[in-house]
Amino acid sequence: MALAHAILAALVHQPRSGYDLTKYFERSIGFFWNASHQQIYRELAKLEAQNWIDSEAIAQASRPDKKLYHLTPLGHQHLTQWVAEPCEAVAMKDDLLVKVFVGSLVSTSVIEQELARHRQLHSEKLATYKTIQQEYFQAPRQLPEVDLFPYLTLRRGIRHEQEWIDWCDEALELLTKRSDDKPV
Amino acid sequence: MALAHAILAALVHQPRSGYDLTKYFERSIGFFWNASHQQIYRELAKLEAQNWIDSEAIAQASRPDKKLYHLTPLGHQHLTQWVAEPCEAVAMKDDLLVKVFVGSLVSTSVIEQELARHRQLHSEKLATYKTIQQEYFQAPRQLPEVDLFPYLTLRRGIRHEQEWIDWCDEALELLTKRSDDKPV
DNA sequence: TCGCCCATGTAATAAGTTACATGATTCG
DNA sequence: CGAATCATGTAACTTATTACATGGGCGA
Repeated sequence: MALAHAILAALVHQPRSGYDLTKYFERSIGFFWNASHQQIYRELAKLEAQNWIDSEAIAQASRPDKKLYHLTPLGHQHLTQWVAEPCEAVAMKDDLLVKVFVGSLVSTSVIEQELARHRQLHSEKLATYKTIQQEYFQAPRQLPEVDLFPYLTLRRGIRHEQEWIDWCDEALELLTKRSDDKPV
Repeated sequence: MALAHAILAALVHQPRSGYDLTKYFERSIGFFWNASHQQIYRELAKLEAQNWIDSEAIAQASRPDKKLYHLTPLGHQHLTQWVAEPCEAVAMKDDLLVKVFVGSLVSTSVIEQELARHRQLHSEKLATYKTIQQEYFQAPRQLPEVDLFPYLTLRRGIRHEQEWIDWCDEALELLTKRSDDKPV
């Protein structure tokens, strides 16, 4: 159900094609709910069958035709209802932490390298988010409500990536101190 | 594949039954990789078929018999290999953020209440983690390597919950300021 | 001319959730 | 006497991932 709602959410302010949605799920909403194009097309078919969205065929010259999907009043209603429902806190699910948990199985340097690599990945993501923040959200207190909510999700992304980086630093420091004590 | 490896990781230092594993996935490893008992039993059957684990029937008086699963040398080898492999950063996937993203569809107080509730959930989890930290990991720099790695995962849990709380506070502050400006 | 962008899908497999199913013991 | 704990599973269903499939236009 959750992907369905994420798609409806992506259609609230404008119609989009499957392709557009796929792109949108690589930025924006995709920062906290990702989906592949295969999933999206399948879900769009279901949503249309339920009449939560409808589609409009757009013929294009020098490009494949596309189907623009719109939220129907029914879809809008279901989405609104869902937003108002309480939800559970999601559990973390992270490969890297499982690996770190049994990190003693391999040489410490293997874990150190992996932590350094992830630190890099997260700082790149952080940089992306900060760029978006500077470009679109300069004065958060003056934002109209419609934009304030997406801003909050961006803030969560920024905090999340920062938290990752800080943890990697803490972990690397502890591991490095240790390998200094007992050199290989 | 990931659940399989999480189970192998849970069996590294001691054999466990399906039931034990289920409990273990409610604490410890479960803090960053959760699984239901149904999933666990299914996966155990697969792992045993592959000879990555083997089982020993334990007859018990006044309790149902149980099967204790041990990691085989083959399983140990596969786990070690997997730990040494690099992995991708996992994407966030969070219902609440989708809801916040389109929070303008509902009354601000609905979102505020939900944020307050989640703040509460996360501070409870944080308290749990901090208790574990105090009980088992008082002097991290003196920890033997085998315990240092689990300690690092606990630190991640603590930072993660703290980050959640901080974000909830930031979001609530911004929303509250706003609803003060324009009372309903 | 090679690869990327646009554009949409199907099929097979893997993973996860929900519901169903059983049954003894122990504690309040 | 009822609820929780111990203990193990099957079945149905929903979601997600990976691989396969097609094909024109456009820029380097």
